[in-house]
Amino acid sequence: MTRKESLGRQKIKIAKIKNKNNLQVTFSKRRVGLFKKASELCTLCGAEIAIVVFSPARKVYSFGHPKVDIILERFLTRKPNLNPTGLHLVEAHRKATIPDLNIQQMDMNDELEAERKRSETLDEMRKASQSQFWWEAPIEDLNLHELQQLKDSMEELKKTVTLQANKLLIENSNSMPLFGTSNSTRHCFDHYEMKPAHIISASSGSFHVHSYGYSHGLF
Amino acid sequence: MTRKESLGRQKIKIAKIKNKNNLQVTFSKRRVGLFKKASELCTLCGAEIAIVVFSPARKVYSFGHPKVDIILERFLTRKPNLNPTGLHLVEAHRKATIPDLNIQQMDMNDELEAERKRSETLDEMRKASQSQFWWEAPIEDLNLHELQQLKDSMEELKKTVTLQANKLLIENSNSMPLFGTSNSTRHCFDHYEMKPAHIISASSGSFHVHSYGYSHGLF
DNA sequence: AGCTATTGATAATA
DNA sequence: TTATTATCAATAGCT
Repeated sequence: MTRKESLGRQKIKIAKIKNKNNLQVTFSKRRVGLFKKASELCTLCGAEIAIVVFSPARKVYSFGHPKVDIILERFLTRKPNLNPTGLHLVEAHRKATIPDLNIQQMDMNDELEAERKRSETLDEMRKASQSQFWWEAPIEDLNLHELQQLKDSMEELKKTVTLQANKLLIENSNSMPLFGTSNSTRHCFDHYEMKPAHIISASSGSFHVHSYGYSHGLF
Repeated sequence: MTRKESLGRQKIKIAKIKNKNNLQVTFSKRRVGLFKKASELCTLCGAEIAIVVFSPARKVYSFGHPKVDIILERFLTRKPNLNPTGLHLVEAHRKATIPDLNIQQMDMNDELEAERKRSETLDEMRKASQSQFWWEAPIEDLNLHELQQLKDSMEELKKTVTLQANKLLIENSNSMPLFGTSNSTRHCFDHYEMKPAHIISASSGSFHVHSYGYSHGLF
């Protein structure tokens, strides 16, 4: 044998790796390392961590303790345990509205770590593969109570939107009120559709018509 | 001097640290280490990463390249560049609905790293302190076009919710249709409020009434 | 996917 | 919180 089979690890500069194959290997190794560090931080200090990684190849990897969605929801809403279902449903629906073929999740649930991590990963991957059938929206699985909560969330938001729209319209179009907070008739929206040209043209011009005919169901 | 001032690093078991002071030190060091690893992975491989960490003391730390919100939005919507504004607005609003006093963000924007990281952090912290005035909801800053997009998002969701509610009601309550997709009258909701006891009681019982009176505004 | 020489991260301590 | 240093842990380069 020659005197050395390998020089071992060599120092590298932290800059974009150009060799494509090398990059892929490094990405895999370091992603695992990153998730392990996160896992240790959770266990050692009782921290709660969510990590989302988009690979250079656009694949998605995520780590979460106790669960990615829970951490992110708490981060986004800034409101740990009050009415968590509302946003969760909104996100779940939107999430389910779009297909995604590349997702891998690692969720950690305390002491079970290594043991559970494998099954969790498998479970998430199974769910991920199922999510390809996104047109089977999971909103189908919601019960009436959950729908009620979802509705409540939307009501609250709609209220704010309506008020703001009123304010803007009053300010921008000759102080003529177009939206009625007094639930009278429903000409309001038509007026909105007739807004000054710059507003209509600014619209992405996609879904304006399809939403009619549902104004008296839940709302 | 004695022969050794320190034994240096010692091996530890990955389990919850009991010494409270020790835990805090370890958390700080390892959080920095984790973010550094993430930063390196971004630079080396062109990955895009978001990390959210809740400390044991409930403080929030986050890392994002290029931006936490952008990564999370892409993760949650699973739809990179098509109609991103919708969800963004929904999340922005919900985010703004709740106060949060503890947030620290680290956003990385490619080559500028160390240099820019400081100013970015400062900027985020400034934004964070401003966000204490959450009652000044940022929805105030939306223009009509943005409101329109937000509305569209809600229309789409409401449509699905309504259909599902109808289906459930037909299935559960003696095949009596209570919600009309034919936009007739609005007795529907009252019927919903009168649902069988187990549905009402299952509700968290908070916001049922406040949402009336908005049924004819945007919708 | 394994191996190992090295670099890089960090536990203990002040 | 910051600094030092002896060790431990992660990983770059090869197979």
